[in-house]
Amino acid sequence: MTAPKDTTSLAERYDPGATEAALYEAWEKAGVHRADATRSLRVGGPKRPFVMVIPPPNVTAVLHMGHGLNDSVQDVIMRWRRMAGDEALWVPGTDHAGIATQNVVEKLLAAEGKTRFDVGRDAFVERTKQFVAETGGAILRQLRALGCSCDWTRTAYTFSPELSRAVREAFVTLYEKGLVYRGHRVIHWCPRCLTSLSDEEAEFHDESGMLYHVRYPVVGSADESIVIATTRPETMLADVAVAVHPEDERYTHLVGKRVMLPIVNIEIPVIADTYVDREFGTGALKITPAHDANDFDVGQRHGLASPVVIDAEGRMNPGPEAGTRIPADIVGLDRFDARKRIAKMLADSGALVDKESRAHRVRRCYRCNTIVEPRLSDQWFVKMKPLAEPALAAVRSGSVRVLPERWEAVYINWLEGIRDWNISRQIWWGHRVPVWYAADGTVHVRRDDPTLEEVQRLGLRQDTDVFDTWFSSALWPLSTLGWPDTSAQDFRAFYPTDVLVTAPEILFFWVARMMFFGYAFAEQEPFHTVYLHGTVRDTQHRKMSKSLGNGIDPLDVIKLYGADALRWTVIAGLGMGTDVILDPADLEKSFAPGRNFVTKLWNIGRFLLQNIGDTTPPALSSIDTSQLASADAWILSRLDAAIAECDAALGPSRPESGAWPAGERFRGMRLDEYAEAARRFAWNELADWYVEAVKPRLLSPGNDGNVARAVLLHVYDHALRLLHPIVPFITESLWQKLPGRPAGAFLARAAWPTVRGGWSTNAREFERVQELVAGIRQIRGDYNVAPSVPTPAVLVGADDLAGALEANRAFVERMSRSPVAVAPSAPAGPAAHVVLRGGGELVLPLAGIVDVAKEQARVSEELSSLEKQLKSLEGRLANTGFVAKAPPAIVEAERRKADEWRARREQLAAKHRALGGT
RNA sequence: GGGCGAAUAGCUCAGUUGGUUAGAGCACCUGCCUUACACGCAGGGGGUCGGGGGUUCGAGUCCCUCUUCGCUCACCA
Repeated sequence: MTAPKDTTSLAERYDPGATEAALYEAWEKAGVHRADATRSLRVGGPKRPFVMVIPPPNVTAVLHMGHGLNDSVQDVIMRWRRMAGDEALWVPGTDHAGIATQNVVEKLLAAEGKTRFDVGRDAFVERTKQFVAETGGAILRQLRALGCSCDWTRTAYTFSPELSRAVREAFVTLYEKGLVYRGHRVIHWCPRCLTSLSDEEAEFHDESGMLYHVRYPVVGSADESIVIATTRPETMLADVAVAVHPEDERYTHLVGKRVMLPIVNIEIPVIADTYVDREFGTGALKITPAHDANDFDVGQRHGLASPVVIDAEGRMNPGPEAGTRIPADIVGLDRFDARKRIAKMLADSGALVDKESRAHRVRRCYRCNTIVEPRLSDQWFVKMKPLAEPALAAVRSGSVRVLPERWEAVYINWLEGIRDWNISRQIWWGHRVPVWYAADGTVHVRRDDPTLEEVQRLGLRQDTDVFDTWFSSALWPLSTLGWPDTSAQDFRAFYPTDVLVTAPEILFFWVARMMFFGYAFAEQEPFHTVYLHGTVRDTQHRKMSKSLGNGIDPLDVIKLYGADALRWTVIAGLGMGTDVILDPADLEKSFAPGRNFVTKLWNIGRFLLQNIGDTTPPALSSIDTSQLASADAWILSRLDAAIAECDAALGPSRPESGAWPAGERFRGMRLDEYAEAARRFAWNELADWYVEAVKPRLLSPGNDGNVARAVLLHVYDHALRLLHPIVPFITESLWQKLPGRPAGAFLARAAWPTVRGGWSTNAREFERVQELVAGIRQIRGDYNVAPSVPTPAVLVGADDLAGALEANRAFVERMSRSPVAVAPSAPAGPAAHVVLRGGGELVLPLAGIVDVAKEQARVSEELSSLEKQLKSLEGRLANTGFVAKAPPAIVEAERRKADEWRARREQLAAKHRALGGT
């Protein structure tokens, strides 16, 4: 009986479920992810700060694959920079999500048969607060399951007292600078949420609708009339004019006259305005100032009234200036029912000339999908043009870059045409607008709440509106670091931040506005890099969503495959700016590759621990390079290559001189390339070749075994380092078990590998050995040689390999399952030949192994294929244009290749003859 | 309607300033339980680079055009 396994051995299978949560706890307990402001170079510390702020998920949110992707990307970058020696800070937090959260609580109330108006504002806000306190932030716990290395001691919330102070400071400062104003105009209104929306929150949807052509008779003329076209006939009740283009000859004689508004039966003027497009429809346009933003502008220009006929809930009810415009049987009707009714009335009266189906665009509420209604109201607006200027200049000059590159154009395009931002919302959940109206009509905009005494003395009433939730999100990089207290240690140590990672959907909602506020309040860009990743979609390329039921729950994936597998899949599959396609119906297909890779790492670890045990091998630095076997030199040089590739793929972490130089601007952040380079090293080089090469040496006592152990430990350790940012759990867990780890050391804080160099000469020998093995395997595969049949291969004309073969014979024969001999010339009889790239030939006699006729056919085929290619190559070389114009190095390479192919042709021809061919 | 992007193996994607016989992962086929790993090992098949035209000694790569998708902005009622 052998002794029981020692403590250094690993279980047969890695169990992520049993490992991940405990490991995360250990990280958190040790403060591995905590940033220390005093260590920042900006406040005299030793380390360069590297900071990211999380796109705050809605406080009511639960983790979905979109977060899985977004937060995995951020964590990869954070862990990389932390290992690379930066003082790394990742600020987590949540967004109070005004309308979204209010809608959730309203639904809860609805289940009790109540509306928010039944409970009243204060009680409703109280209830929402309580709801958030009880259920909010679940997603923050879920981020831990993903492995996110956030600094939880700095968790922020957009509606916390601290951040609310920032919101108020921001608004008042903008007000003082004249950048915020109260405007009376037509805005987007959601009749279900009962609030205004910004332009961005009212999303376009292509839909089909009816275009109604309605005749408006000219007053005082028996036969003349103007026909207008509208998709929204219900709004005609609020028409105040018909507009035509001033140079439209069809109508010039009617300008100044009056037409009769059907149904309402009042007279309205015909006016001329260049806004009207002569080419569209009949060239005449009805003007409804209260229910169309453009008509409102026209009305303003012409001094027209703005009667209101649709109320806040989208019903036909008279508002200001409406008088008796709404027929009695229409009053109180929903706007869409009214549309049908009015269409019928127009048809009955003969005023309806025509109606046609038409594709048009309808704006819907981004929160509840209700068709928004243009509505005349008083709102707070932020003047965007002056704020946008520095944000535009920043991207143009390269002090801020947007990846992928094409989004920069989109960003610039939007900022150039930017319009003022409606920031007030008529909901209850959010930061109350800090404006008080006094009895005497004065307006008080203030940072602090008025005292009770002031309220009574001045008769103050606070504005009932709250801010757009994006107004507070726009302050996120500032407010989470302590602004408006610019002397706050975090603010001085960590602002501006570095990289902002998010989805393109919120480029305008959020990213651009953070830029505006960064410059407006801190005179500095909030980050130097905006990385926009793709969207998680299903195999039909539909966005994953709850309503479509095509989602994947990341927690299910974590439970079944582990967080590392999930992270691996999204990172390895994430090309720059491309979408991540996952199959909700087949988790195995999507996540098995990640799990398999994790298992591979685990098994290399098992092998290593079984062979090294708990005796710490000598440090690599203590070993003279002359003692390294060729396999050692090779794997060490491959490690250097892998490090260089990973670094190149990850790219520059920051611009070194304020702005991105042209050559670096769009470099880096190729996370998929980084993942692939690290995977290839660990799997295809370390596991497939080095581990095999090192096996016999580990068993043999003496110095060489120790060298092998030292190298194996070194390269495995560094493979784990390279992979840690992507698969943090498995790598940390294995790294902890390696011999020689000081107590309390964490891979999460270990140094990122650097290229060391100096191994190459010896490494070449091992590459030749690999060629040899591959050659024999290929032949055995080609001829389907059974494992039990030996194939004694002969090496011809490769003197340099003779020595290498002697040094690695056991390895070569085990890997290729074939004895190998060195001979000065090829043996007689039928044989398979493999030309070695590094020179020489591998010859494998086939007598008794394979059908000679078959081999003859194979050689014949290879010969003709080679001749075809050679002919094309020789044609090119005979082309005077090519020889004269192509770069000499390329011509020379082609000539050498042609020589090689001719030699190969001779070999093949000789072989063909030897096999009895003609 | 304006702007931008994409179309390469069955799928998801690479392919650097034009230059070897266009690559990878997954899937597929064949053979292997080789003492870390069958969640594995070895080998293999598969692409007229969306269609057409042009520039060039040479085009997946540059230009024009068509088709099909996607993103984004927009005040044609």
